[in-house]
Amino acid sequence: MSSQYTFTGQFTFSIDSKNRINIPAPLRKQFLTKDKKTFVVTRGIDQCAWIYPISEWNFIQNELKQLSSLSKTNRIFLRNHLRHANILKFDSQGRFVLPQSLIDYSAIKKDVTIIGVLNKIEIWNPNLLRKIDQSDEIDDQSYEELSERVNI
Amino acid sequence: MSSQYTFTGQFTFSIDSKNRINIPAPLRKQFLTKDKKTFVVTRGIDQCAWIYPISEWNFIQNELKQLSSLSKTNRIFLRNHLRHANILKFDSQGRFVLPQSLIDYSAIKKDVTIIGVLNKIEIWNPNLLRKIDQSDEIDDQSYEELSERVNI
DNA sequence: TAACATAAGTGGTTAATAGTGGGTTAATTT
DNA sequence: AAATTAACCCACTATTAACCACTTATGTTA
Repeated sequence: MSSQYTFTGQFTFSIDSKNRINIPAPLRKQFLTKDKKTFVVTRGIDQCAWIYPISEWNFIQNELKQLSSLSKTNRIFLRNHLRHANILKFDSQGRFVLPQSLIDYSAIKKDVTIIGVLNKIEIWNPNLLRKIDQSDEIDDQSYEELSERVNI
Repeated sequence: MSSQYTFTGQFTFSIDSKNRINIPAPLRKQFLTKDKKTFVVTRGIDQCAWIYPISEWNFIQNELKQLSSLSKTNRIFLRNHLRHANILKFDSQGRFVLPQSLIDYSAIKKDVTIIGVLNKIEIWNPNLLRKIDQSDEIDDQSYEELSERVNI
């Protein structure tokens, strides 16, 4: 079964004095009632926070269970992915408080850029995202490889 | 499954003070009822905005879902493709508001040229389109290559 | 071809929603 | 018990979306 979520778009909001972040309405409205406003925030692979609706997260967890802990890479990957995962809900105004550890990890100050990336939502420090945007150009070779797998 | 849309033609309209653009009636009338006036606007590869009817976009999205976020190339590619994608509907007069980020990207001022290109619609600054028109001539060699793939 | 009818493009107003800020009370933690 | 954190509530403002209205085309019919 593939994802039921298709987040897209980019939004720039601010984090308030109580470390609350508003989930943009277009993304929030996609949340299925079965998920009961519940989601998981965790470390992204890049320097940002990732948000998965809880049903997505459960799906990912099942994938992760396939990985044997005999492999060192697997152990490290699993540890880093799971130990920073927080299960949260957003409040009646559609906000949630971002845990301090993730604020630190993502180097978030006042403003945050929130982007939809299919089955997850990413929370960025706008400056970091801009930097990545410029430095992480995809080289032609990679595009060639991609083109063999995705036809768009 | 191939596209159900075959947009053609060129139209010059204006964008109003509230950043609304009218979709030309001949294009709008092609929209299938199942798409419920819903579409996606995103960055074109050239300096313009692209519009896909939602069913067309879903097709693209399903391709993108095949890509794992464990690959760095994939992450960059997905992020940059999805974050500029806005899901919109046109209003009862057949208009939609073009997001500011896309107005900036396409350098749109007062007038816009709207052209149909098979399964998508392109929104241009008329001056840019004219400039590209002159500079981006297709050379004979490229035409030869094209001829081997498309029979028209 | 003139008159009419319909549709298309454009403009503005109003009402609803979204984003943000803060306060109060309940629950934890130290 | 004090202090911190979390849940809940209320409120203000700006933006957005829905609605209404007018003008210019387009096309049809007498």
